[in-house]
Amino acid sequence: MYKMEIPNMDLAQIAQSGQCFRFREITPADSDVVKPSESTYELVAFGRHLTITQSKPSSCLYNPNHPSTFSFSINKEEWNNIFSYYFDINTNYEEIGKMINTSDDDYLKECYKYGAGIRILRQDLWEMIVTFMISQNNNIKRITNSVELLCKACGKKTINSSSHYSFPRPEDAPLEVFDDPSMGFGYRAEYLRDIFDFTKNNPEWLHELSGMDYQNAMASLLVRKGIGPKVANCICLFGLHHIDAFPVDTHVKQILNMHYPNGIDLTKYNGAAGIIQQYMFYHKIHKA
DNA sequence: TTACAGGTCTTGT
DNA sequence: ACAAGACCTGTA
Repeated sequence: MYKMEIPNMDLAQIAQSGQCFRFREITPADSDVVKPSESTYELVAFGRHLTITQSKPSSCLYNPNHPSTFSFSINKEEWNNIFSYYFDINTNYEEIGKMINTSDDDYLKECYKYGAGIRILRQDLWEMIVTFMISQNNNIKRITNSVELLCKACGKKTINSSSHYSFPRPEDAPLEVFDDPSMGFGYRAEYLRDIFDFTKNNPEWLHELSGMDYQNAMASLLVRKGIGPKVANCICLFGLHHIDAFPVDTHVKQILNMHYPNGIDLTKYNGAAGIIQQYMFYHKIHKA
């Protein structure tokens, strides 16, 4: 167990910001011991199952000036070596908040105030490629279900829990799994079969991608069948941490039409476009 | 019942 | 180059 205070971090906001599909709240079986000031989340990453307890209500009214305390089901070494990276601890989100709050964009200020606990996780590239291919023209519940089925069917047991499965590597998934309608992939199954097959036969591709800049990574992703501009931008943002990437989906399209009828100038946010997109997206999805 | 889900591909102009 | 239509399927 490792405990620490982290600014600009809220588990509920991260879990519901749409960047991850295996990060969810868990409610203890004994509901009598649930404290209203705590919330517990679980996730699987880097082959490990992790639970995290945040010592405050997972409220919408997150105040970055009062950081929460987090208890991780890992030791200090695992935090330092693995999960501090995953939670993007070296990015200064307070600085981005200052940039927003000193701008003249009142709408964006409102979004930041509402979702200041969002961080862009540094998730696994391959997992992002597959999950965001599944996400196209789909709903969260069904996406989550398909991802979990895929992990159970083809993933390996996590190194610290026999009841949780890591995300399957390209070589872990027999191509027949994409013929199984019960996986819920729908028409995306053939895209998934292609990308698993291609990546298994071109194992250097993922490593090459991770060495590319944003433009080249986009180009290398867009030639794969089933990856269009939106999914490619999500992969760049969430899988490669190119924070210049600005995925435009139906919601962001509506935001841009509503609040930026003359277009949005992303250059003034100085390499933080993707983070700003997350604040806007979360605000639109969850603000009543 | 019809429309919608964090889109993309194909086809027709 | 650009605009429709089609596309699996669970949910409301």
